Amino acid sequence: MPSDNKIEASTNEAPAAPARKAADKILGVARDLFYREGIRAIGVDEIVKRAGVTKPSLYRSFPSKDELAASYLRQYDREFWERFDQAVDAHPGDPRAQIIAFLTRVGRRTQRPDYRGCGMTNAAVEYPEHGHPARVVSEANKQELRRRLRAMAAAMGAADSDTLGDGLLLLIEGAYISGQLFGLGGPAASVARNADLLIEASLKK
Amino acid sequence: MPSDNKIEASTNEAPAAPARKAADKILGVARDLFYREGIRAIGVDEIVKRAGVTKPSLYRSFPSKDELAASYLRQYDREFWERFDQAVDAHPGDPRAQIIAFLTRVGRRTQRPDYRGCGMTNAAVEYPEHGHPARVVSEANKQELRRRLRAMAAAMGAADSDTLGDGLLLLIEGAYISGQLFGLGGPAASVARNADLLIEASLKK
DNA sequence: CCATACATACGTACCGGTCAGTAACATTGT
DNA sequence: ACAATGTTACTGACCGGTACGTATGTATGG
Repeated sequence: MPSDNKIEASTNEAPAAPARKAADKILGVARDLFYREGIRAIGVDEIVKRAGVTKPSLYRSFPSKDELAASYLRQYDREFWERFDQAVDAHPGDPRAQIIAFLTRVGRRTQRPDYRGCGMTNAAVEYPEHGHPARVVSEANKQELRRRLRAMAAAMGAADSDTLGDGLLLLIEGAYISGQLFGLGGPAASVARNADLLIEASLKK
Repeated sequence: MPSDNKIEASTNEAPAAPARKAADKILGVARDLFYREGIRAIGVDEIVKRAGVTKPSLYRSFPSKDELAASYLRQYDREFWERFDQAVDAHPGDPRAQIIAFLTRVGRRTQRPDYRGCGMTNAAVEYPEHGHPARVVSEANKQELRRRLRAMAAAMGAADSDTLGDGLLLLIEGAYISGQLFGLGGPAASVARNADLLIEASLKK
């Protein structure tokens, strides 16, 4: 939140130039490695090596590895809400259909062979310490997700909307984890169907 | 599974003796630190220091840190099934009550201030690489849990028992993760209620 | 038109500390 | 005696992070 790691050039030309700045390359490689292998498992040396840059370049753009991880998660957060809002926008005024659309996509993503769960969730597991830069981003994302799910449950007319919203969150987090634990054919594939059942039960009476 | 790291003494005397063997002290400390801080976050030096032993003692009882982590998880696995079977035994012949009893306890545990999720799940997140000793133990535990949940769902008479069993697993994993993400007052507190709703919806029709 | 000056971006080489793991030997208790 | 443990010191690799010098483009002043 405090600092942007990339300053856009004032002379905006060459819009599709492949010659990215060092910070971009670093963040791109870090994003890939952090997600696939875990943040603690990847050293800065490997990041700069794969990005084709040197270590001082990393520390000129990012104050620390922890902050680089936080930057990765902030980008993850933006892309997450893009996907979420896509599902919401596809069914205006129908929160139940919005949820199911989102969970159908989640269920499909969890069945991909390279699926490694939610970057946010994984980071929180890797860094249990309160106040860690990476954890702060993750917790904020999850708090907001909970808020929106509860609001959508209320919009559906659920009697106990907070319980339904929390139940949906449990199913989502369960899908993230089960997706990476079981791989193809795992329980995560049924997340949309189970969410639909849970909604059905929560709306009746 | 292949090797026991502790050989029980043949001369079984002094049942409550506090003078534990080095391997026991190491495993006890490792269990505590691995669970609270994460396996990757804890070095062997810190383990031996806190256990009051020396590094060669660790490597005389455990072939590697990875195997020590696997031993910790095997112990975790045993204690997990003890808790699970306690809930099962409390309600013989009533799988629905068994599940709810287990989840009520899970929901309560997730609200403890030092709750750090499921050691199995966390280890799988920390070690995505297939075949890692710690991951092997975790995956076996989760596979067995899935098998039992599906069997219990079938015993309840659910039409689509596999989906219900998987839905319960998603809720459980979601509770583990949410418990450590949100802390007190988080969504995990509602896991038993949501499971009951999901079961209700799955049995109707 | 050219030289100086400056900011930006990058590389080489290095820091002290910690990582998992081991060799060789001394000490203890039974 | 013997088996378990402790002691000390060490390895090579890697950790996150930095001091310091260098290239390059651009803007300005003469």
